[in-house]
Amino acid sequence: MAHPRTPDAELIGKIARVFRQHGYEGASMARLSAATSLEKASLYHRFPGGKDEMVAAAAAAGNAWFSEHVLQPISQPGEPAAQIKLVCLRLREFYEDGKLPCVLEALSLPAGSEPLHEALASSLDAWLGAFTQLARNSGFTPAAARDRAEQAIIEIEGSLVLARVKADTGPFLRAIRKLPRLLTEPSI
Amino acid sequence: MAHPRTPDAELIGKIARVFRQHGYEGASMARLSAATSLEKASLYHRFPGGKDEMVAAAAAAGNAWFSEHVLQPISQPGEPAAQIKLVCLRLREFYEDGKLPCVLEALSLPAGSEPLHEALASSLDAWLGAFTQLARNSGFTPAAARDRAEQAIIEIEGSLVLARVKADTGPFLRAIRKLPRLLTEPSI
DNA sequence: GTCTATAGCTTGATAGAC
DNA sequence: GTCTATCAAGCTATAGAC
Repeated sequence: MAHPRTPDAELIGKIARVFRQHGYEGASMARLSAATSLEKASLYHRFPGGKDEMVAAAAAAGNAWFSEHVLQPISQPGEPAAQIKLVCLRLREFYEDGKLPCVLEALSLPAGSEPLHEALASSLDAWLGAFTQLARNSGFTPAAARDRAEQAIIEIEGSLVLARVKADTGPFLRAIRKLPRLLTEPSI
Repeated sequence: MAHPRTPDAELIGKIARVFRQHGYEGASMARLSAATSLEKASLYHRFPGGKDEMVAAAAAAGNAWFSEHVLQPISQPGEPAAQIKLVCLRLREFYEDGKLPCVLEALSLPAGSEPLHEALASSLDAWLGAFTQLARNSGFTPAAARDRAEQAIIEIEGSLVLARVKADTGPFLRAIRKLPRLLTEPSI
């Protein structure tokens, strides 16, 4: 197949935000139209596959941003202590200090298609792998590094839920502040 | 009586499960009708307020079950070590070993009404308070107990998200296994 | 109290003008 | 590429028979 036409990044960003905030079923064409300032027919022109193609693009864009700005710095050689600081900064950016739900969470309710759920699981695996690598570089054993990575992601996801229910970003910001110790200090 | 009335508790239980699995917008009347084996008109007879009344009843029922079976045992005088074991059992029951999302999470996306979100926040507060009390009874200082309680709930909520995305209950079951140390052993 | 039937609106998606 | 106009299907909710 030929290269699919490169979609507009800004457009997909706006679409992705609607899916993150409202989930798959809550992201109606009316909301997507309002958020993008494009009529529904125009959205279908850009995404002939409809909502399924839009949510796939949103998930892919979220994964791309996350991979580039959060995970890729970890995969470079460097000081773990410096790397984790950058990761914390980028996570606060990605989640807007805890005000924005995680793509993985918002789209993992049973509404989405099977390929979407596979994409989410694959993104999570990449995240786990990168955090594991960072922990290993900090001196953890392979098994301990895997545990720390999972623990870190659990705390991020859980704190986002608490922050949303309480309408208070505190839990998320505290979870981020704990990350360096969790992932790079074997002596806890 | 050709069609005996389904007991309220059983009916609400079935409704609550739909809301937990699909969220507010995904819990359509068609799904609620199928899950309860009641026609839509019958559901409106029982809940004249429509979906809003149903979701309120579901949240209240979830909160009632949780308060009675998880939180109330903690509020009794007793050995923390024994109490936390019961709590773990009841949590595995409530979340069906990690296969069922948390009510707080599923209903906290911006679809619901304001009273619903207040009810969810209030349920979370009660949960935090009960876990804090348990930690205090185990010898934690008030501040440390509060931290442990929040940490415990973060790990439960986060592990549920991971379990759902990975389609693997492992993260949740491990989080539950860690709970006794987290909440009742100040010497970690 | 539950049902069938239906109203009225919103949804996802399409056709065709410009 | 975006728009207006429209469709069929789905949605929440109601009316009225039994």
